[in-house]
Amino acid sequence: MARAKRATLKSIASDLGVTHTSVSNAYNNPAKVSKALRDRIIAHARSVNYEGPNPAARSLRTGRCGAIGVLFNDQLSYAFTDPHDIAFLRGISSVCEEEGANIVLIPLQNKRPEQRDQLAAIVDGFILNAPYRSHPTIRQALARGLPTVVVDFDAPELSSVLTNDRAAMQAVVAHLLALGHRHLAIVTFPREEGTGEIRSLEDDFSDESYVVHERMEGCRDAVDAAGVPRSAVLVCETTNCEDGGQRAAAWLLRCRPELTALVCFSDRLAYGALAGAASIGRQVPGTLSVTGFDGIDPPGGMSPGQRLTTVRQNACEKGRRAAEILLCPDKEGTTSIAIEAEFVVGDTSGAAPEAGKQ
Amino acid sequence: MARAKRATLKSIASDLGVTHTSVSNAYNNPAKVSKALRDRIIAHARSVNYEGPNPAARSLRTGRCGAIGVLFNDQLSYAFTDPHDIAFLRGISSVCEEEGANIVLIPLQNKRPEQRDQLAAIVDGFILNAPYRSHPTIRQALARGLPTVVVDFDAPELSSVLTNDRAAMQAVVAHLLALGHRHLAIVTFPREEGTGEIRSLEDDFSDESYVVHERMEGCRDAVDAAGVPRSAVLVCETTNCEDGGQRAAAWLLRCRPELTALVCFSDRLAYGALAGAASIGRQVPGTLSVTGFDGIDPPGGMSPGQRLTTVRQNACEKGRRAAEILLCPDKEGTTSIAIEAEFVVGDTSGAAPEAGKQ
DNA sequence: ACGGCTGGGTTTATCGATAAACATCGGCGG
DNA sequence: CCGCCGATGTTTATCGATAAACCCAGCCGT
Repeated sequence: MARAKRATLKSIASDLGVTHTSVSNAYNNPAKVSKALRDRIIAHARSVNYEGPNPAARSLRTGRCGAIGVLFNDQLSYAFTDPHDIAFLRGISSVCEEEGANIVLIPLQNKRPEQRDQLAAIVDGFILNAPYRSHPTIRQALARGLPTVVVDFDAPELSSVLTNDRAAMQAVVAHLLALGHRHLAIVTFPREEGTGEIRSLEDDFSDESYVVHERMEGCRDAVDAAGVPRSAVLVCETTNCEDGGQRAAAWLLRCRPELTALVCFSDRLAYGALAGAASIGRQVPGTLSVTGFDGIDPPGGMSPGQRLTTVRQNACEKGRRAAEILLCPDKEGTTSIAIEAEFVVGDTSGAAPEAGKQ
Repeated sequence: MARAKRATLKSIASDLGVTHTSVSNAYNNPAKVSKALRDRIIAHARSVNYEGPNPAARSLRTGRCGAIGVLFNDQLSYAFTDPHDIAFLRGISSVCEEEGANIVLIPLQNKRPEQRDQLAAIVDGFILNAPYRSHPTIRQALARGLPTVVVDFDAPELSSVLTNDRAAMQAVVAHLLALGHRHLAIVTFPREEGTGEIRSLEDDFSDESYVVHERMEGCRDAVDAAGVPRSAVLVCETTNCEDGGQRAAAWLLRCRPELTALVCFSDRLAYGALAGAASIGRQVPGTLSVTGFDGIDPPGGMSPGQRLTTVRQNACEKGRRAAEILLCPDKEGTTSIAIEAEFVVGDTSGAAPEAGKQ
């Protein structure tokens, strides 16, 4: 059964002896066509299995297509393992549902670089939850000149939804310093070309993602205020998942047993770090404090009674607001929204052990 | 800063005094244009912020757009709370990443019915994980006549990815019957127009979703084989989330205290049912057995030590295979794949209490 | 009796690309 | 020296719709 040539506005029109404009109007502009003709048209269209105008053609002509593109900088298949990203998508989807918009998930091009294919997405705008401007796909998206909302991304010229990462992180570190911790390590996300060596807060983070940069600034705010030297705070990067956190923690604690606190840049890392710490016999919060960032539910079967000390941010709300800015613009021009993240003390941070030891 | 009129193939061509076809070829058909000209074109295009041909126009002309549409029958914002659906999407996305395809998430039209707007998605094919054919959006998708893969859906004319729900469910119920249970209730998903009354396995489920129908058949297979009357197995419907399971369990166990086993059609329901049972003092598996379906991780902080008796199915694999059928077709015609779900005995099912009581 | 309005259609231009057929030209085998 | 080929461009048709301008009959008020 070779697929029959599909009906078009024109074919329907000529079947019925009317003009294609009338058929178009029957679908889009019912007021411009008599009820009788409209019924005749719709009935005939149904009978030849025509379910409305071709979306690509319509989109070309009107310049709108009813979809928004969402770009993560991570792999999509990663995003679908990360509760934060999932909640973000849930927020976006709730608005899109309301507005009847489709969501186009756009994987980054990570194929062989010579392939450099074009960003084919047909969308009316973008939500970028992507820390790096430099990626070719992101560049292409920005070059389209479509309405765009960035999330946790430094782009003053665009609408944005931002979190107070800096202040929140400052609160975390201040909390640990107040508990007497002096040997801290930050567990952060990998750079594009990370070497993996241990750095410290003295180093330069201005090339890293907006989020990392802001959080590092927050850490500095806290240590500077406490008079602790930046060099005393180590920085270690690892992939953002439970496994990465576990490996990083185990390794750090073995190399630098004097550490008493791990400041993780995500809850996933933190939950992993808890497992890593347990694996080499460090007790939390007795001999080690661990903090996270995000406020997600603990992974299944993990640390049931214990609540993580973390920064709670509402990823769903971030998604929702971003989608709202794109789909329900109150006004021309750009909009910027700040979402407050909240520092919450849990059961994984406590007084530094033997404060006088050093 | 009014948005400058965007560059097009034609404008670039006339800027450079060449024909628009050459510009098109520079992007799509490098072999057909001299290296010198191509470089000149790309350089100029860059300088006027042109990042490649307009996707809608290209899609209209070529008939392809590099995206696949995914339709759930539930709300999208629900799908992003369900580990099964998320894993399914992860599977799809891993293939799409590989193939460089975009994913269009299409919310069902649930606005005012008079709105009956058209399915605007611009896609090359569909993955339908949608139990009901009757929904207008699903109808429109099917009417497009594009390559389509259905998942857990009864459509013999299309490619499909199916699970052996029936046999798996049969195993679950046979297991419970073997443990001596004679008063069972099935906790299932809501019908489109459910009334909420308690039914039994005697009732008719042929109008319900494919998945529900198959699983009910599996249950019947087991009870019929054991000589247990179908009327002895209750059927109760509730929304598919932990809360729904909890409410349904609490209510069922209060109305029908003689029940000793709850057969839940999803793990989310089952985890909810465990909470519901606990809330009214039933011990699992001592005085009540609970089974699930899916094999997802337990929700955060829930029943840490206890493993659910359930049917493990690989939702990620389902998504992957569906996407592969769509994006990497080996041959013409339709393909059907079966994915085996596996019954696993956990700690939530045990011998019926006081087998001799009744 | 006549100009203006309105409901219901039609004509024509256009959205921005790709595809296929066609032109031009230098080189090269016979 | 001729005819053909490959490399490089150009012309023209087309994908399937929407928008804007236009046309026309009937009706209305004056």
